[in-house]
Amino acid sequence: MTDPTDRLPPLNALRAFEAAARRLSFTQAADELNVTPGAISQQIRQLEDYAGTPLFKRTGRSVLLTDAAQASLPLVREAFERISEAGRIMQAPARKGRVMVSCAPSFAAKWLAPKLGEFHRTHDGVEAWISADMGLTDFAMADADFTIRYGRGQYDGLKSEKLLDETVLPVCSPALLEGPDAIKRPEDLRHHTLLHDESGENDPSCPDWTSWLHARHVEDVDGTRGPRFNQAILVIESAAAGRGVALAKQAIAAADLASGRLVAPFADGSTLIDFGYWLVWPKGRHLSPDVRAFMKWVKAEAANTAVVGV
Amino acid sequence: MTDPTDRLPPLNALRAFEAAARRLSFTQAADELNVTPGAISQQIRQLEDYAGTPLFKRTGRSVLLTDAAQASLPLVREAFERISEAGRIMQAPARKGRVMVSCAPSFAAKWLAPKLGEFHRTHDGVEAWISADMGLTDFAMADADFTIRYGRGQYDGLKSEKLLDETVLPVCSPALLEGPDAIKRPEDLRHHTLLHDESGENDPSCPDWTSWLHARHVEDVDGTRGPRFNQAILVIESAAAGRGVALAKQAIAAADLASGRLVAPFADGSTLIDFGYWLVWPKGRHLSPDVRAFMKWVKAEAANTAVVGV
DNA sequence: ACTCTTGTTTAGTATTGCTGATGAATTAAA
DNA sequence: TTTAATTCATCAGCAATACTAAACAAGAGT
Repeated sequence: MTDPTDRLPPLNALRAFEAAARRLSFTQAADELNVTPGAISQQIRQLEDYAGTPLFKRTGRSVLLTDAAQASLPLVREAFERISEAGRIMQAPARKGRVMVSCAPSFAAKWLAPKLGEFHRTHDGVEAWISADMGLTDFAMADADFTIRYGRGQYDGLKSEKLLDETVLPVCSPALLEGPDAIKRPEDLRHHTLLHDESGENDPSCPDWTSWLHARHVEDVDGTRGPRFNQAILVIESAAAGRGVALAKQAIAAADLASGRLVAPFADGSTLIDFGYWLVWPKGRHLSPDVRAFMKWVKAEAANTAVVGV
Repeated sequence: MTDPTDRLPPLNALRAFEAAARRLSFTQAADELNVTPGAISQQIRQLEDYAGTPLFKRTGRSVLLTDAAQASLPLVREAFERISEAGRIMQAPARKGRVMVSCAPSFAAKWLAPKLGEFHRTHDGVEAWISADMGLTDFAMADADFTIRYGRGQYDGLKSEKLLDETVLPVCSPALLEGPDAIKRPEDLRHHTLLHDESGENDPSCPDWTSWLHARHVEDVDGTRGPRFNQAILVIESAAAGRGVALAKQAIAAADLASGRLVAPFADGSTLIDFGYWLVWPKGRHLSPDVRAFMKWVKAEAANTAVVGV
């Protein structure tokens, strides 16, 4: 009875059911599972035969859940969550000594990757695999032990822990501080190209050039002109190349500021924003000792840079 | 990540794994799943390929769980419990108006079945399916909404509720109360066949003829002679046929005592025993309104007979 | 050493699952 | 209203998976 000897529903059909129920679409479910819609249709029908009752109301265009489906779905979901987690645990011995992190691309390149050597030095026998993923689709996460995300830290069924705050400030190549158009005060920006970082677009607290200039009562500089980039690292690299002045994320720029490849022309230019960097992982996930060690190390590094950097 | 898009382990292989892990035997797992041991072996190997690590330590004779298996097993179990329950819920609409009860055979025949007409009369549109099962294997339970078990009411992962106490007392055909060997006192039993019920064998509190006679200081009657039956109902029917005097379970004999087909020759003959009848069902199980109604009715009936019967 | 039990392996077979084409039903646009 | 697009259903054929049967290997018990 509690025993799986029970006439269990066909397991693979349950996968199709779960996907179709989540998406409310056979086509999308098919897409997700990399099969044709026909396959989904057949699997669902098989499950309906088992149930003895329909699970979806077919309304021509889209598809709705019946009560039976509605009622059983949460349990099916929980079951798959556990199976997924069980799978990871089984694989744990094979993954020993390996920490896999999915990370926002710019942060991975400019903050995390440069520090990895240090981690490897202090944690012998543990290697870190970094995967720079944009969308942070479930898929990208699938193989990672945890992710580092840029955002507000509130995620659906996930646990998260603040890693680092982010601030925004103007940066440019040191070359721009010299010569006839040397940047001394905000007004001097009128002679230079403004580089725009649109990667923080959905953060209302993140200033763009227009609002930054406005806050400093600089009226005669058009804050809208200049090229736009959808990745923080692109703005940084453009600025470092001397292309212009970027309103850049501190965490991403920090290494280049420290090395002198970039400079911050204004003393009071930086603004703390709402978004930050977060360690994120699924709620029920078992974190191995190696993973915990890596997390601890990252947090320590973050605490360091937070003091030194700003 | 929480998403089943994760590279899930092969689901059918998980079933084999769960069974093999529970039994610590591929052969028994094969038996349970109605396949050959070879099939189990292959499924396990497939899962080990997925895990990248062995799940069993093969020690020639038997098999042991590795750490990876040990660690993931609880989650796999929980997953299957949920899947099993989800399956039932899916089937609920198809089962509407039907309550399936698995019941100890004698109790089913002599106590439950005769009262079912009354239930059907008062609960229109709900039909009860009774399955009389001995072993109460998980398999028998598989399709039942709940079971009625005879025992002490303590079951592994199951919930239970006391239905009825049981008492044991001598009964016989009314014919034996007449004639030259009429039974008036315990001593008179010497002239009659003693019928033995061995169905309560593993209940130490349940008296047999020897202990019953001993308690009444009847020394010259051999309590060991006479036929033995492994089912309460067989003893009752033998007694009703005039074969002899049975030390019978009250609940099973009650209807025949009420109708006069059986009589209790001694006023003080009955002994309350530890075992009783219990409603039992799996912990996480969702009980439908129909099932709840049936349970309520059975308990009411039990409360009735408890008063009238003893 | 012999036997019994249990897991493994392999080739062949059965079952299950998927595709790709076609059809029907519904919605949205022309 | 027609037309086009989208979505699910169905079916025959093919592919992948799961299972069997039989022969093998390796303890454990006699």
